[in-house]
Amino acid sequence: VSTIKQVAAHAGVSASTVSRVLNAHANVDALLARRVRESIKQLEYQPSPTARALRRRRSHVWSLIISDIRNGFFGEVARGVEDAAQDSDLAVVLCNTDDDLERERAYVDLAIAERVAGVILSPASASQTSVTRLAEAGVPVVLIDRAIESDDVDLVAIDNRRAAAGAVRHLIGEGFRRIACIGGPATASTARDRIDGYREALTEAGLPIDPELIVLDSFKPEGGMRAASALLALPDRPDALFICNGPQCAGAIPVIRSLGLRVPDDLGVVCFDDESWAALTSPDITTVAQPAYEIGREAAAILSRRLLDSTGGPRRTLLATELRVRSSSRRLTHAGA
Amino acid sequence: VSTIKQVAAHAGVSASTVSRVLNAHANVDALLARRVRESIKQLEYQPSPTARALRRRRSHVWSLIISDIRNGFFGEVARGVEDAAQDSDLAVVLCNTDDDLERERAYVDLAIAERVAGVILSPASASQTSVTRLAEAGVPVVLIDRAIESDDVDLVAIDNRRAAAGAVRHLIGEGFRRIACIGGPATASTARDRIDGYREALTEAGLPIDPELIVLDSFKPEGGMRAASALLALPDRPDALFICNGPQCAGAIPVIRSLGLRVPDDLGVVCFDDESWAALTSPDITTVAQPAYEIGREAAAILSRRLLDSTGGPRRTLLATELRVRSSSRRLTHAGA
DNA sequence: CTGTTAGCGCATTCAG
DNA sequence: CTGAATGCGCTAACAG
Repeated sequence: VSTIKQVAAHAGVSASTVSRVLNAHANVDALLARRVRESIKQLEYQPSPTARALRRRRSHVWSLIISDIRNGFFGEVARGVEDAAQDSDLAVVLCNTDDDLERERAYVDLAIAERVAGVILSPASASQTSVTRLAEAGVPVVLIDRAIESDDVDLVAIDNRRAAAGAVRHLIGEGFRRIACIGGPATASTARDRIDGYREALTEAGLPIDPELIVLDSFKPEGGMRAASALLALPDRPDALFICNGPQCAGAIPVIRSLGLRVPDDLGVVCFDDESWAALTSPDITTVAQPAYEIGREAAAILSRRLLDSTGGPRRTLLATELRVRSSSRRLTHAGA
Repeated sequence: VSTIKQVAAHAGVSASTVSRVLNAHANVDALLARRVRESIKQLEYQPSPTARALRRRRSHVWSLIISDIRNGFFGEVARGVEDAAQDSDLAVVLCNTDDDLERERAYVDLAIAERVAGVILSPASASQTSVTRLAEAGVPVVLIDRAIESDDVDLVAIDNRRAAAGAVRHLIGEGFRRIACIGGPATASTARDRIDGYREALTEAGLPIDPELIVLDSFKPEGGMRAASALLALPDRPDALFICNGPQCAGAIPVIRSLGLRVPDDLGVVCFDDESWAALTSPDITTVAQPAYEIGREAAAILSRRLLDSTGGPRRTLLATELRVRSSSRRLTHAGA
């Protein structure tokens, strides 16, 4: 709780000199530097991030703008971001939008007003985006998880279409034929891409695409519950469910149970996001595992690089996913397995 | 991205006047005030939080210092804190310590250097605490989840001893007799209190306390895995497990499964924290539900009040828990149930 | 290589 | 009731 002036006085130098040793600004006499460092230690001096931010016109925080930290996926992401931030002596401010465009906009405006060092954003909508506002204000942004229509911004995500197609192909390979899809809100790019992948796999296998079997709802447990209820009440019931995110899956499971359906015999299940509990249910659930922690960490790394060198075009970084096959989708006896 | 000066110029007044209308500083001519507000809107002016913080010697952020955001409990807490922060136009910076005292201390020092408006802290240790540093620096603190030895600080938590005793009493009531306890690190107050509750319930029922049946390990899945492995390999195996947190339980389940133990017939299970998946396993798991979101929200509310009025002694706020009885502990057929 | 000067954007004295 | 002056703590010119 001492200031740079006090340190300067204590060391018998000017504040500028202290500032110079603090910022490793070469050209400081070794002896003086040592004296300054000594004083810093004795006075337990810590530079004020606030004053620095005002002077440098750039604060030492990153904004992490996501829909909901309670979603296990974003918990992992947040941890990845924070671990990286800590290495760069940055703080992370957490912003939950619930995919509400108003809240997203408010947080973006705050980030601009605060002149944050960077924003890591999972945009609620691919079309109505606040990214341009950030660009205009000169605030570096990295998108995570979801893309937007304009592609002049860094992105760290996975290949959603491909991962979804792989999951559905797996279901087809296990003999499921009437595969339904529980999707997310049409505004999110991930929701669209995953459904595209679902369609692609069906088409590829010569299976019909029945619009009745595609139900969109929110990416939350309630959404999964509603969608599953609707799908499983169909006269011609699907024989498998491809669920587009983890929370939705958590909402769908009780519905499946309450109907007394046996998984995978009556109903195959595969879902996105390998949440920690997916292996704990019975039967355990086949999932598309995303490297959530790495997504956060990589987004942070890109942001750090942008701070040092803002040149270079936007980069799309797609990390690998993994289909974790478990009992909920395994219907064939695999010889030798 | 305009400054108070520009607004002042635009409205034809001085910066002081703009500042006054901004801070609702009575005694401003109604006409001028209107003109100023008009200019603010036109210029899309947003005051710089940084400059304000420097001048007011208090920033507009809260530090939320917890062990790991990936723990579902803290995800809920964080959401509660943030929702409350938003109502007060505050930002929340997220700090994960992994219960490492060094990291906790570093984050506390940062909070002090930043002159944050308040700290919400789940202390890694009850004895070696950084709370005194915060108090000395005049930064308001509210403890959540865990207490510390000195009791002159606000706390929002639950009655851990009582909740634990209730859970164990329930197991006893279901006919379990050799109940083991998987506990957390001895430094955490919650770990101690829950074990005390466990002991209390056993004693009360006239059951012996076998030290062999109490295993402490980290509050993470690995901890639960190790502890469960050790306990279930005992010659005289326990007939029930009381597990002291959610992640530990997630780690213990695979161990139970791999040993082929039937729950609850061979082994009863009750755990702390009603994580979202506890109802999705089979059998579903009896839990002690904590009002995590409310804990965060209430801590934030207390912090807000402290900012307005720092007088008044420390308050301990204990919120209610609920034992959610599910199949993992139900062994008796309950007539009429 | 070092000290002095100035100003980041704002809120608060103090005069008027 | 309003404006001018001052300084929060720091860094970046600028002289020396």
